[in-house]
Amino acid sequence: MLPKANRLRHWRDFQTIYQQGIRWRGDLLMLRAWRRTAADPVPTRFGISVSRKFSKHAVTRNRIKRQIRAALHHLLPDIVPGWDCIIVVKPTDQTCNYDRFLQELKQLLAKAEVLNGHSRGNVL
RNA sequence: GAAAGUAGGUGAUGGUGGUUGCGGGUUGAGUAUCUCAAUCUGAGGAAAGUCCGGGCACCCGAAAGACCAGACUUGCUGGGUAACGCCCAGUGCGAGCGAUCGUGAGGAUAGUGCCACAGAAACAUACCGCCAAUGAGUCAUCCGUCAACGGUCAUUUGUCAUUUGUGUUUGCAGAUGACAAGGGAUAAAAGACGAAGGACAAAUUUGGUAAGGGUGCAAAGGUGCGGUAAGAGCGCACCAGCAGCAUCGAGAGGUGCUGGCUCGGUAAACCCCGGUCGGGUGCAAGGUCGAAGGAACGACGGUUGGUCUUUUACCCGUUCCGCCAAGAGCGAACCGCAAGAGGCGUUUGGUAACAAGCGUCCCAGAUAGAUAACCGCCCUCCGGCUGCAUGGCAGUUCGGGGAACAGAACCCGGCUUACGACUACUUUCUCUA
RNA sequence: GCGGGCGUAGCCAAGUGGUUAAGGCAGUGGAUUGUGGUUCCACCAUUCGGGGGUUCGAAUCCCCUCGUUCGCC
Repeated sequence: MLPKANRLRHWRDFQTIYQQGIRWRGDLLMLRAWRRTAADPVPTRFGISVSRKFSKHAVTRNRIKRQIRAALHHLLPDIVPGWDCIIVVKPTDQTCNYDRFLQELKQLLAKAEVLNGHSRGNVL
């Protein structure tokens, strides 16, 4: 689980990100990122959205969320502060493992230049 | 060994260790609406579906009682429970070879409705049929009267023949026989008439039947024997149903005897009866942060689904004192919020459900919603390979996996549904000894 | 959390206890035509989402369940 400072917690934040954020698409996930205008060193916050269409069972949805959270936690030291991100899980395949999520998250966050220490060219 | 059945607990994601990390409680510290450290703790038997019953909270003014409206898949009996549509024990009925299982199990004589098609008729009738009477008519029988032809019998008359007596013969008298005629009698006599009872019987009408036919899920208790004009519980035996009595049982009911002989199904159709409940909304209840009303006096009236009764409160009017710059939104910020019809152990009572006593324990509290990720060793399963030499067992620097159903959201008690592995007992069948 | 509706052929659907479950579109086959379209004819539900019950009889009534959809706070 992420620390509380790195979590998006309110419905308003989700609305603003959905309306104003930049979209990046991957195979399994979709990223919406929005850079907050104030340049204060607030840590980057993440929200995860798994639709009921993905699976009707709460168990599978929660498992996906946990694995994404674990991957994010692994990437957390390299994240640039000052962003708000939502990770939307596409309703594709329910049998996903940790490594694929980690790889996909790395690519998406690097594209959006949220990851530190990598430019776009380095990754691609 | 196979196939079934019942009961029981169980399921933290195999065990253990490490690194990174999350929610909560407590304690301590600090730069104090946050952070850090230590320590403890952190999903289920169904947390699910939301099908019932409650607790709790607020609103419709409140509380109590009676009756009514109303609601209820409430509906065998007895018990358990805070309560229940739940559980336990039993009764009846049904299913199964059996162990066992299922059971919405009041009333069809309170009333209404429905029972398609078929069938005469679907709830009180009679189509075909059977029987009795009626009966055009047919048949034979018996009785009485009459009686043709023919027969028989007796008799009368005549003729002829034979014979006897008398006698010369004829003749006369008698007997016998044959033939003819007459009337008479007779009957197993054609037939006619009359009367009687009998058999058959068309049509019609009247009555008795519900055995048989056919229809259908269902047709007036079933089967058999007797009985009857034909039939029928009309009688009898057994079975089924109803009622009464006796007896056993706390009761539902069981058993036995007797009796009259009998009443279609459907209430998961309306309904009737008994029983229970008594309004609504649901923790997004509701409260705090965060606004304010209080006191005195007063006649009539009004306020709960309806009526009535009792107590009380409020509404209303007047006076006095007091509050508010404006505004009533955002926020799961805080409380509600976790010690409970609690768990575990044990004793006693009870067939059991369960209850009581004693001891002991504190056991999740999130709110975009906490249990995860990676790694080491051990155990175990599957597959591959090797060996024994063959349904298996053993080994492995091999590969893959550690299950299924499934995630607390105010809390309990049930029900239902989904699902893994296991243990014990029981039944039936087969094989071996 | 509370409450309602709907599942019938590939699609839209009628049917509210009584034969063999209307109809339209689509599809298949045939006829008409030189060919195609139009038109006409025929076929197409092993039975009404699944299971159980009541009934002589169930798509229909009752119970459980699965799916789907809507509303309120």
